[in-house]
Amino acid sequence: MRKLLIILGPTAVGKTDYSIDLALKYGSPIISCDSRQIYREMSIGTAVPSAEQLAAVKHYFIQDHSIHDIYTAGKYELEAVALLEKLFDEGHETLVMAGGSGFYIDAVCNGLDDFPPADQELRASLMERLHTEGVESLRLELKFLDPESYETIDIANGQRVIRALEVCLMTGRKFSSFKTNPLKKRSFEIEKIGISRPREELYERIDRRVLQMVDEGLLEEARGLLPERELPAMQTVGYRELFDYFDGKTDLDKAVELIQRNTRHYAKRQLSWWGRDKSIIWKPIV
RNA sequence: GGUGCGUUGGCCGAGGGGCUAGGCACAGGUCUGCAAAACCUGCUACAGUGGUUCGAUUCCGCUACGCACCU
Repeated sequence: MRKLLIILGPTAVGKTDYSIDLALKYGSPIISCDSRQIYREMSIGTAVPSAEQLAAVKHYFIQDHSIHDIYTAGKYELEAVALLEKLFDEGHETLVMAGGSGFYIDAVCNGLDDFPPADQELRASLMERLHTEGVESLRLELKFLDPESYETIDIANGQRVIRALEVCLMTGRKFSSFKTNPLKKRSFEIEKIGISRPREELYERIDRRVLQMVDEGLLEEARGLLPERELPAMQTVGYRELFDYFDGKTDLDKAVELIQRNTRHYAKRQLSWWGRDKSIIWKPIV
């Protein structure tokens, strides 16, 4: 009976400790599902597990990709599912996955439709147009190429418009025609456990953790990544605020406050993402 | 004690006799290959009290508080 146990929850709830205990109990490695801890160039700001924690349990998808290679939920689905199959085949009955990237988790659980991956050149040129011409122009083109998508996607969201448009342009097919809501069959059973805490407590932990990151040297880490600030992977809470500080746009106290606030916002969005997933079993943590 | 100025929602902040500024926070939400991203929605306040007026947060008086100056 192959079973995938997914430990999820907002940032800073305490997933790492919880999942390590669970992994040890089942003799499972931990398959991380975190869109930022996957990058080797960041560690303090992404709250990667400590050396001891990594030594205690084998972790996958922790700092094994580079910010220079664009990573996506689609790639994660491919890599993670392949890894899971392999580990199950090797004899694991229960595997533990843990992370906070809802989109990535869903990609593993339900699968994405077979859209073509983004073509970076096309993506870049569309981004350029978004900045010069504005969304309206792209919207109109989408309305012409794929009226269905125009009606259903979030037209105010430039990123969404670009994605739909790029698929149309790349394939000559409508973006909407790819959508079949796959719910791919996986060879294993899935159980999702959500770790929860009272909002107030969660926010306190977040604020405290940010201060701790600064003590641990977040500034130096961010300064070293300043040249890479334009990379998609560097659009990460904890770094962009510091980049502004290095630019002299804010003072340090303000930057730290913003990191705390933006992390709280992030946590709230995570909660909102999982709010509609009725299959999650929520467990309050103490 | 006197004179002048000010008092706007959790915070910042514009305005001004009838037409709910805006921003931030906060709350809720969207999400099919950038997702720690991007985007959407909600939040009707003008210190208190009399008066003028058809109608006052906006005008006038008084009270309270704050600031400045004078004695």
